[in-house]
Amino acid sequence: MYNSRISGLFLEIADMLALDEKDRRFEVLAYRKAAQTIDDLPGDVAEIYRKSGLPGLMELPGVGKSIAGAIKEYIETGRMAKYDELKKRYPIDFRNLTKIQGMGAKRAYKLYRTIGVKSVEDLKAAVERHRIRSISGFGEKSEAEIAKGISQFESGKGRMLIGTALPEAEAIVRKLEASGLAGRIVIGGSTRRMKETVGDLDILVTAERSGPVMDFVKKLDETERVIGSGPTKTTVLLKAGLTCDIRVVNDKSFGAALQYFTGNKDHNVRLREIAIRKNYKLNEYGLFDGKGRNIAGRTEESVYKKLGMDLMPPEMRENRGEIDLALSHKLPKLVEADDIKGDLHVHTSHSDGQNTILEMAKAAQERGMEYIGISDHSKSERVANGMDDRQFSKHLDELERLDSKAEGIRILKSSEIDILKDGSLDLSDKTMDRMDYRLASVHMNLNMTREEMTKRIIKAFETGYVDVWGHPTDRIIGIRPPINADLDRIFEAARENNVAVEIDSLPDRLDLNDENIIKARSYGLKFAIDTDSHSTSGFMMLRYGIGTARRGWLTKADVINTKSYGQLTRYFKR
DNA sequence: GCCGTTTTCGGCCCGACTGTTTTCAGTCG
Repeated sequence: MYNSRISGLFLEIADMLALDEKDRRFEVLAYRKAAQTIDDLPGDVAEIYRKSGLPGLMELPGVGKSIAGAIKEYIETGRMAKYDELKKRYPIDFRNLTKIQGMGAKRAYKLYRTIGVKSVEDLKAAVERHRIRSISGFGEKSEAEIAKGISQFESGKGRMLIGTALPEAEAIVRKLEASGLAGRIVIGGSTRRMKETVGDLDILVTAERSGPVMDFVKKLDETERVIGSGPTKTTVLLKAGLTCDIRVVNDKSFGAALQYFTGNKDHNVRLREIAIRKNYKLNEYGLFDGKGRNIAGRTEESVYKKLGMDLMPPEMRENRGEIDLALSHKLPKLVEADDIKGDLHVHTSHSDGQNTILEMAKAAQERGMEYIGISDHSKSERVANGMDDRQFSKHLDELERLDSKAEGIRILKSSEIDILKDGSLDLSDKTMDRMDYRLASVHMNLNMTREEMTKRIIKAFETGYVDVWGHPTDRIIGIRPPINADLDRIFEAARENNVAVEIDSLPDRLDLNDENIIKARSYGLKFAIDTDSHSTSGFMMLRYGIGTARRGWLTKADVINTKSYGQLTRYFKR
């Protein structure tokens, strides 16, 4: 995978260009934008080059002739002349140094010129010997700030799972609500967009007086220390390890501010460009006409409307084409949590779950579900107490008995069947024939070659027994990379064999992810949004799967477990 | 360096906070 290496080089090039005496702001911007584009690619940039050459690269947004040339050069030679040349002039580890809070390229360069700091280790040594404070432009406070930044950097706390970040933000919102100091309190930022990981929290508040709100936040139990504080914005580091920005705005600006602090950067840039074209100006305080009069801003809807757009869900605001849809009034109606009629991936005490079948069914029913698919593990999952054919025979009897007994909820017979190393399934046809549907997942032998893994999964689909492909890429965010397989070929095979793909709601899985959902949907595939619950509390995770599905622009019609019990069983029998 | 329903040249998003300044540069989002 070349993406992160190449985007890293571009970011460093941007940093180094920014140090030039000449004003090269826009060149810097161009490299940053290209880096972002490459970082966001769902596949390998080298793959694009191999398939479509330079023209293919130049189709990427922000990539023109010269940057495409640099990408090609790096893929073919492993070097990038422009980078090497700049690096000779600036032999500094910008990549890591600029990850430290308060350190940008310019400060890093100044420290290099004055006291020869090249790396984070050098910087740490300089801080310890108090050599920073005497440099002009720096002082004791800067030195202390950098010291904190270094320890933060070393603790390695980067982005946090949405499943950790959202509850953290909600806890703060609840406290603010109870304080009575604020009017409206809303979570913004990537948390509101339900991105799988979150770098920091943004909480937007309306209040008559901001001072008391800021004081309240600084003194919260959750607050480790205060990073900065002014009349409109306070930044605190939370004990949970991420920073939290609290912004106070007045009611008139609330919608504009919420819009501003929700859209990702590219989305917001495009919105402002559209505003400029209409001779307006858009900022977090509102939308203003040529004479500086406020023409919108109280609600998000008013801002989008004045720009000629429909209001779109936060999960879509990533500049992936949603703006054009909003302009042409063609936004899709995205799937919602209430649309989900049942969960098709549930474990019980019959394999590695903690609760009985009935307990799980009851919990699902309490959450308004119409049916539940019990999908305990097959025999190869020994650590998870997987069952063999003989055990399944009794288990399926039991499921039938409970289904006829249970009131208010239907119980579907299934299993999470292992896709074995050779692509065969872990249970006999006879056992699988008795089930209402079959969920199949890869759990073991994850380190196969791309070709082997691709064939393995396609072969499983071709048995004709797979109805849902469970947690498709097997990634664990921050721990285990996705399997190496050709998803295009697999999606093709899924379509041929009527296999729906799962969106597993576990916060460290969220698998498929948003990008791959978009890809799978382009193949015409259907989806199942499941919780992979191992206890009754597991159903709480559904919202993360829903958020991910919405980030992939899925509608109710794309998701099979929005169907009623009758529709779904007919769908599986077809 | 990139890009085009104003344009192949002349633009390129915008504001808050901090520290060290005495009017602002650097960083961040």
